[in-house]
Amino acid sequence: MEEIKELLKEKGINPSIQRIRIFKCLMGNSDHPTAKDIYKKISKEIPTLSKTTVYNTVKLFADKGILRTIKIKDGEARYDINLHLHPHFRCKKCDNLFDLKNKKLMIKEKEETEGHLIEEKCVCYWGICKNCR
Amino acid sequence: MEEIKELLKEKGINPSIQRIRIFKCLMGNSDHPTAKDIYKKISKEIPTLSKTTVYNTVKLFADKGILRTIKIKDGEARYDINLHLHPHFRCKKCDNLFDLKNKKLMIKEKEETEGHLIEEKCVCYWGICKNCR
DNA sequence: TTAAGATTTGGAATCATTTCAATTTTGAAC
DNA sequence: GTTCAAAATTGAAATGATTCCAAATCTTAA
Repeated sequence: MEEIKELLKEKGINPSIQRIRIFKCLMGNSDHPTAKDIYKKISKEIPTLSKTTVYNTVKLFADKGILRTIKIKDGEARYDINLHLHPHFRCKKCDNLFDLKNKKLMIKEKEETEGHLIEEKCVCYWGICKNCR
Repeated sequence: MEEIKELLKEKGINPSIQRIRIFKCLMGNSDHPTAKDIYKKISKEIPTLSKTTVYNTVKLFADKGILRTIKIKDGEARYDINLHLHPHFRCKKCDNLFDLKNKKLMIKEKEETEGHLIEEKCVCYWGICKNCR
């Protein structure tokens, strides 16, 4: 609790109750929650919590470099505080998001890795293009 | 024109006028159009064209394995008929989508590649997880 | 020519996310 | 401890890409 407070302060983030709780929620497990997941969980403890606060907070965290937003295919964004770059796998059935340990990034489509069956692979980059620089 | 017709037939797709034109639009250039781009362009020639037809058609093409849907970060999907797996780069300023030639996939964040400045990298997979298999 | 099936159409619905103005909370200065 | 401005939170409304759906149109084979 105090540690989270300090960590947020170090990153230049005012440690409000909502922000601390959201951070804690993201830290706790590696299930990469959606905004809705976070909202559901925390609004039990902070009944006045607003969805907008969840969105504001994850955006702030992303801007300050303490989380990554993961979007694979359609639907909701998922949030990951493990900043160490690693591949992600999303199940088309149960919709869960997994971290992949294999850092080689050479896994091919139609292959099996860490028990999962890969149907599609995507490597993408985001930044400033040669024309806009 | 006739070639496109044949190609679609081979893939088990009924070559309607709309489908042929949409395929042609995707073939023409490597600018990875959005559904809106396709709609704007083709509705000049087929004024009755509906946006739903564009969405139906790209979905059909994707199902039949003749195009890939590219989504990087937020906003609209972009469509690519180059099926050979290759990395994509999206510019956060002009929003254009580029193919990257470098197949090594080892480009790091904060690096420069083919003139573009990489700010974020994402490697993701989609399929059936070990629990759902 | 006709009927069945496939395709197209456009308006309405969906749904995650953003916007925005009002309210509440916080923290520094007095 | 009071006050005030700035920061944070809230919730209702807006946004916007995509999907749904039922009606209209087109195609094809008998």
